[in-house]
Amino acid sequence: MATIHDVARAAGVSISTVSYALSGKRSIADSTRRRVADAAVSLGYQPHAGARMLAGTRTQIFALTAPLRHDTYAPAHMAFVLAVATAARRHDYDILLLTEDEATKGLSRVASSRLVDGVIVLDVSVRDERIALVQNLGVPTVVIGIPDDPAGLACVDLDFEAATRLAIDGLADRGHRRMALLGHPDEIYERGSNFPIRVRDTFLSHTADLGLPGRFSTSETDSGAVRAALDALLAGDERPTALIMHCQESVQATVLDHLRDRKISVPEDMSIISVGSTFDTTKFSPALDVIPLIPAATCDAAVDILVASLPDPPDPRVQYVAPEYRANGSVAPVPAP
Amino acid sequence: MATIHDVARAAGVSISTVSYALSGKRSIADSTRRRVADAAVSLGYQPHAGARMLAGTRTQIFALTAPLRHDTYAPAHMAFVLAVATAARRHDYDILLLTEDEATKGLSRVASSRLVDGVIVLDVSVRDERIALVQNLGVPTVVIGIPDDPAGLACVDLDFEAATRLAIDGLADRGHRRMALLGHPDEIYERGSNFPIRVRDTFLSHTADLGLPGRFSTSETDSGAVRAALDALLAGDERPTALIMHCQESVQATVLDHLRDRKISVPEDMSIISVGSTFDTTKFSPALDVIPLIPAATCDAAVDILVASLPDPPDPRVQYVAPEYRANGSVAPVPAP
DNA sequence: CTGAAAGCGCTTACAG
DNA sequence: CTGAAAGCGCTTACAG
Repeated sequence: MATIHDVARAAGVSISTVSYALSGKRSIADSTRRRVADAAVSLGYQPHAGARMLAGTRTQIFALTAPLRHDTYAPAHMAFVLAVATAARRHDYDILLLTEDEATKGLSRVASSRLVDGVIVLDVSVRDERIALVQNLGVPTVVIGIPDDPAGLACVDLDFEAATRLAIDGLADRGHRRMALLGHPDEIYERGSNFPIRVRDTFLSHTADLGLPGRFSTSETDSGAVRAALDALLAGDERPTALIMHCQESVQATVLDHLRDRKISVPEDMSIISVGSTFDTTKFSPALDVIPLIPAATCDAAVDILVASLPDPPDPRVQYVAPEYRANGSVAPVPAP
Repeated sequence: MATIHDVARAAGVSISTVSYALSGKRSIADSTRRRVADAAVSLGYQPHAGARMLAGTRTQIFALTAPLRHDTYAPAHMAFVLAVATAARRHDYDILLLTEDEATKGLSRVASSRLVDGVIVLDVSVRDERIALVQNLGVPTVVIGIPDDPAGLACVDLDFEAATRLAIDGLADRGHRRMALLGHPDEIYERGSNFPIRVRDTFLSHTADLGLPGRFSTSETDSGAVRAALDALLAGDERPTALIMHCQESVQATVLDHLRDRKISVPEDMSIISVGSTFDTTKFSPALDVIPLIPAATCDAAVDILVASLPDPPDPRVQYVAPEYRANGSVAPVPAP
């Protein structure tokens, strides 16, 4: 393997000139820069990662702590992991993956051995031991999601509150007054990520603010439970004319199956908006209006904040990513009674 | 941050003694070892990762290349990524995650900058550009899955052939003669991982060897397609009495729903075995007999092979992980005509 | 059983 | 615009 000395010799310059020519950290004569670049390419020179870490101030590695809980929805989780890795690469950073059993021990290890320049915390839960840890370690950190107490932290997340209001307002504008929200399994609200709670609470408060009745139900993910939950949500005289769904893909598919079975047409009899979804709602039949959760949007913002602050920790802040409405034809004016 | 010099001073020894005491690479007096260990703990000493990489011969990092194709089944994929990380940690290795757009460029980068000691290739496809690359780079590599041409490679995978025969033989022993296999979507067979093909081909050849008719069908994953595929598989006079499923979780759930709708009882009217599944088939109703694909088993073997060979590439070989039958009550003797 | 020292391959003040 | 040199914090022959 070629070293910086080999490149220096080939280009006829000193190793410091090679270093500066390649990093651009001081001005170099064009002809020199070219010779160095040519020599580096023809020798297939790649700087030694360990030497850089030792001599320099950066490792170009971030740790990503992404615990898989038993109720984690794998496709969304994967999408976020990938989006973080992709965003990091744009800034020349690699991702070191820390798994659950390593959630704390691993964080200490990689931070204090200076293997990583920063930490990205994924899928933060309401009370998350990783938070106190990174604060103690003093390692620059950005959190994707918002814990109960975000004090002192840099957090990034979709503005689920705004997304929920956007859905409700859009339906209200079309004359809908009776809306329902179908959410995740109970367990998710009891001790999980906090965004389902934010959607639920915003749904209840914002419908109330508008003087509208708001029905909410959780649902387990199996098809029987979904059908039962939906039946309960639609029971009684004052049947909702609009449904907001914040739940996983298979549940939303089952809802559409069940509405079809019950001869409830979308959007003629029932308008539907899918909120905070990471999957493609145009593949459903019918395609659903959606206010998506876009992993790349959130993760790009998170990585940008982290990179910008290095080598210091980022300033504490909660950055909300603005929601975006995508109409796909599943919302219509409220049907005449 | 404490360095090795701080530990040496605190323990009243030289830095080489600290290094050896901590690594155990040469014999050290018990009392010295204890003093060094105490000093290291009380100072919170963690060796500098970059310094180790530069001075030593190992980085204690493996690259994991785990591309997410659009037909990747995320839960299984996640399970494998996690199993690799967990297995690596047992040998004091961390995992650097390489995503798809980095599948080749990233591999070259981390290998030639000597960031990683080895590479683990996940979800290898039939023809995979990553294979030629790692062979060229000369970086120690182990492949999870088996490409078309495994020559020169160390590969690890569940013995899907044996698993399929095990399923067929188990059914044949109970008197079943008409068996069907429900597989993945077509696309998977056309250009994907090779194990679905191995299951399909073994199913067809082994039933033929036994002189039994074997029906095979692919299926898309949406509920309508699954029901149609199943109906086709069960059509005609000679209805199969046993079904082997090698497809994703939601498809298997739909199959059970559909059999229930058609009043076909499991196992009384129809015996079922789930093959190569990564999910929990005891959660279905009824619970299904399964020959599971256990990510930990495969990944442990892969990491063991890689670690054992370092710093050299492992010897070329294809290591098959033996299948294991788990009875859960979904197989019964063939019903009387 | 232990120590003094070379050296891994870079980055970055310090000098000119 | 460029170079000589110190130094990052380890590991590991070399010596005793």
